[in-house]
Amino acid sequence: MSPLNEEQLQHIRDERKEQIMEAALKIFARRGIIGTKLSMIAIEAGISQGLLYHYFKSKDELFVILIQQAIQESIDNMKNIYQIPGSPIEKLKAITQLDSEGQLYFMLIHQARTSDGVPEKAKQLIEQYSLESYVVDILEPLFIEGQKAKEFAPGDPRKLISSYFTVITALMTLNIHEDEAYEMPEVDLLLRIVTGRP
Amino acid sequence: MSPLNEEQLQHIRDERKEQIMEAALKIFARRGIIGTKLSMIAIEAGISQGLLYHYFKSKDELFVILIQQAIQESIDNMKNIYQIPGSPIEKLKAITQLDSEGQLYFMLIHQARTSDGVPEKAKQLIEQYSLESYVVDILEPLFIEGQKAKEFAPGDPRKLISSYFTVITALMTLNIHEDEAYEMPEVDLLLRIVTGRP
Amino acid sequence: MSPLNEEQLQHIRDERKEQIMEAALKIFARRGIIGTKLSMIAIEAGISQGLLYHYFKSKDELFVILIQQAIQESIDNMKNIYQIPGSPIEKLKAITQLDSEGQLYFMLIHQARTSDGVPEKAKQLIEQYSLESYVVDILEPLFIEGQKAKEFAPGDPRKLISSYFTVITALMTLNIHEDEAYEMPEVDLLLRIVTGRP
Amino acid sequence: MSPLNEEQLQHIRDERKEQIMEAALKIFARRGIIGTKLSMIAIEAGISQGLLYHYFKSKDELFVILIQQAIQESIDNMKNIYQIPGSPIEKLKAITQLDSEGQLYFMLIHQARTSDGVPEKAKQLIEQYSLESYVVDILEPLFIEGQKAKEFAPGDPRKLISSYFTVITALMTLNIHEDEAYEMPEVDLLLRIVTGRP
DNA sequence: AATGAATGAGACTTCATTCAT
DNA sequence: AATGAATGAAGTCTCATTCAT
Repeated sequence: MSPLNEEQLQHIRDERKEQIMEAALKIFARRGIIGTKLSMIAIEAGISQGLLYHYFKSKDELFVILIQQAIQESIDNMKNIYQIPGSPIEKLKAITQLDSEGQLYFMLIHQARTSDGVPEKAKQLIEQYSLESYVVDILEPLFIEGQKAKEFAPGDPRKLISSYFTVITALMTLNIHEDEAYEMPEVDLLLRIVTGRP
Repeated sequence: MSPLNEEQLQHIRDERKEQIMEAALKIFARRGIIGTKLSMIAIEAGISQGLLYHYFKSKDELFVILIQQAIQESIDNMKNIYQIPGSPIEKLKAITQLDSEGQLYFMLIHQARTSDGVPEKAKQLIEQYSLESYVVDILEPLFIEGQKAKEFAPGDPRKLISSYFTVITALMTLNIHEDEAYEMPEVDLLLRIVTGRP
Repeated sequence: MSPLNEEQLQHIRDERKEQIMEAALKIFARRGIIGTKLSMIAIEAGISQGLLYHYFKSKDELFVILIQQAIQESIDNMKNIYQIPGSPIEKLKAITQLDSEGQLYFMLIHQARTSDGVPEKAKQLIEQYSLESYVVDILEPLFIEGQKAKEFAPGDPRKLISSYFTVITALMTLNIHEDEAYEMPEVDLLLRIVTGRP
Repeated sequence: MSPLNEEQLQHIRDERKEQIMEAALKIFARRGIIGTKLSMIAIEAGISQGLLYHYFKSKDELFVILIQQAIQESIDNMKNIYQIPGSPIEKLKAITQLDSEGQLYFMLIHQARTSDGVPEKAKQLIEQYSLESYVVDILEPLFIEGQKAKEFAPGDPRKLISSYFTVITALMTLNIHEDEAYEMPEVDLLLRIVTGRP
């Protein structure tokens, strides 16, 4: 019956919060904010609906926090590209193949961008984070390097980057539903957009 | 005895029905069936909510009818490819650029495939219509011809078709939201997937 | 193209009105005021819904008018008993077997008495017309005569009358639904209540 | 960890459910399924409309469950007749006088038999339970015994039973409305139908 | 007079959120 | 902290009534 000390309590709290956010991410990413019922999140997290409100003020707040995390993750992920060994093509190939958490984050952002009922706050956050301001800026040096090495096709590198990532984003959006009707193209096929070679 | 003759009435009914379906298509395509409230359709169509029920039995029925139309439209569109003049590349280019109604139909089908709350009937219809059974079958001769003429890259033509159309479909999904954050790739860039050349 | 004269018009109006009331009686009697949709009456009468409102201000008004007619009809019917030839038992037997219109009226009054959504006006009319004030008063002489002739069992004649007609009314209520689950008793069985003999 | 233990919760749930069913029975029996608004049940039960849906999936489900209960109760009640002490007449007298809950159940079944908007499931249940298959079968031995003892009038016992119970059922239907316009006959008067004696 | 399209209030139902324990 | 019962606002659907022709 010894009461837990402050530190232990905080630990439990953090764990619960993490547990809820993980569950919420999974479901929000697939179903969007409107299609997601709090009861689904509660079940997925293995807790009661009521408890959600001890940790998050509302469905909207929970969604916004996840968006923040998703954006941060995505930026970090993108920045890591220069740590990956190999040629520009190999670097690009690596970043094209996201891990499963990364895909969920990507999907969540897509949902927030394209669905209704998205909290204003989330929209603002996403507007700040855009291909233009992050991805393109970060990857421009890589593409210029690739073009110099004749690995990449010539042309405006910024436009090439945004075109390529638009395709990647779009495919992730489809992929998230694991719909067998769509044949996911292999990476090499996609890279043709950038390299201009089979 | 009748104040409006049958012909006039039929005209009003057809017009109203068309008007409702057009409004519904716009909104369903963007927001999905759950995200679409009947009040939205009513406002977009410029009528009262109640009137919707003179023309359609339910929200679900309206959705299903639109899906049927969308599928029919898409198949017809695809079949027309052989009427288009020019080389295989030019034919493919033409079909890649859908008109705006075509895009809405495409998007609607995507919504039905990936969202919740979709009527069982709609799911069945969509299952019958899939890339595999329609698009791939229809386009295979074109791709084989393109490969013979060395216009298209070598490899399994069926796989190439489905990969290419997965990309196209995915891009439409994004494009429908007219989100400026995404740079829509130009057709020539996308064709590189098929041709393997810049 | 000669316009109809006033008299002819009035004739058409009366006929239409009669037609509507007949249809309404049929349906109100079986389904009650709540269970009856105006569209049902319109279809049964073979006219449009809108036309109902040229002849009756509202569903409620139509119902009230029918109730008035039903009450009048019932009273008239009851008063006729003394015109029927034969002994008291034979007179009673005759009145127990209503014609089909009479049954509908009876049922309508029952509906009005026992259902909800009945217009206040209809309730008032019915309260005035009750077994006590009409049926019992009218039939008392007949029953006294019957008891004197030893055809009827002894006891308070007013109580005997109301008990007997409560049973008759109740049976009509059932009978109107033509439910095969219920075996309608033959008149002779029912008369035992009054005569006390098999 | 749970603030209320399972037993307490189950108690609350059972109580609430009972409370709702009791309220619903009262109102459905008098007003039928169409005439009953959920708001009425909610008010009668002293709860919110929304809570109804924690305990029952729909208005229809609630109705069907009550019908099941009503049928079960009625059958049980009928079977108990042989436990009642006394002569056949006394047994029949006892069963003729239902308690108030029994009357509500009877009325509910009547509503289901004669009204519109009754769920298909409820109709099926009722079809299985009919005078013929239950009441008549159960009571036949009693009536034969009564006829042998010269307590009951001669004639086909099955027909006598169904006639008698048609009258009883019809009277309950009226009685449920507690309409003072109808004088409820005393049991002895009704028994004349069976005994043929005053 | 007659029609049937059109409206809007009200009913059933869902679900985010609050509350008692 | 934790639960699940409880609430109420909002969405879908029905139908009496009105309106344009």
